[in-house]
Amino acid sequence: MNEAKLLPQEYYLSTDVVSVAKNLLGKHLVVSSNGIKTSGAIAETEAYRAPDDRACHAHLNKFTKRTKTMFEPGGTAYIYLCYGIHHLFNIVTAPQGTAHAILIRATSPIEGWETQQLRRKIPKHKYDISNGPGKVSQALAISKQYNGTTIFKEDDAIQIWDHGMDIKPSRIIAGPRVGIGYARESCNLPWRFRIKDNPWTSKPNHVFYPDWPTVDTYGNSI
DNA sequence: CACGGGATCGTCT
DNA sequence: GACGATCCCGTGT
Repeated sequence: MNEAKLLPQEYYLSTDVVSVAKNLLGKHLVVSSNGIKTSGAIAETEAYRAPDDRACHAHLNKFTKRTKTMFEPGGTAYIYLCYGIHHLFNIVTAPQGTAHAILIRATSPIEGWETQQLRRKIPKHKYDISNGPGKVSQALAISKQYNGTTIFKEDDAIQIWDHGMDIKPSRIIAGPRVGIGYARESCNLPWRFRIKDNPWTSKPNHVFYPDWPTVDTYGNSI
């Protein structure tokens, strides 16, 4: 097995946000908050790309107090409040001035299962521990306090680690993004990616898994 | 399981 | 003053 590697800033400077969104599948999202470390393997992502993408907050490079984080250099956390309740975590990509970002929509728990279950207030062995963007943030204790912080330095609270477990293209399912019906001609772009047969991704995928799975994000027995 | 509505507040018009 | 890149719970089938 390869040695785990903290993704460097160069990884996030790509101008191909759609490819990076796919490549992030299987990487580990690691959060250290108040001395407690929890992590999950990324199972579902969505790409957002200014200026052309109408679903992107920075459509037409709209620059506001909220969107200014998206214009930061790749490797910055973009976290905003959704529906007044949910803190959604995104990773900014591309060089400074280009507002691209990737929404992390689902993770499968790796480190700190118990902690994640407690934060989510759910019993053990439930898929909805982190199969949605708001749930991911609740399980991993991500909140707006980290908006604008970097995610590639050794002591950053939020990091992405590569464990050398790339997801084969044949195991990546692409589809339209969720909840952006208002985005008109952008609403059908297949920029949502999830790992095939992974029960921790958001609906409708998980309904096919009534039982606790016997394989992990990578297809290995657990 | 499908559907509908309420929660709740920062952001932008 | 309106509206979300959502979630949860209740209802009905």
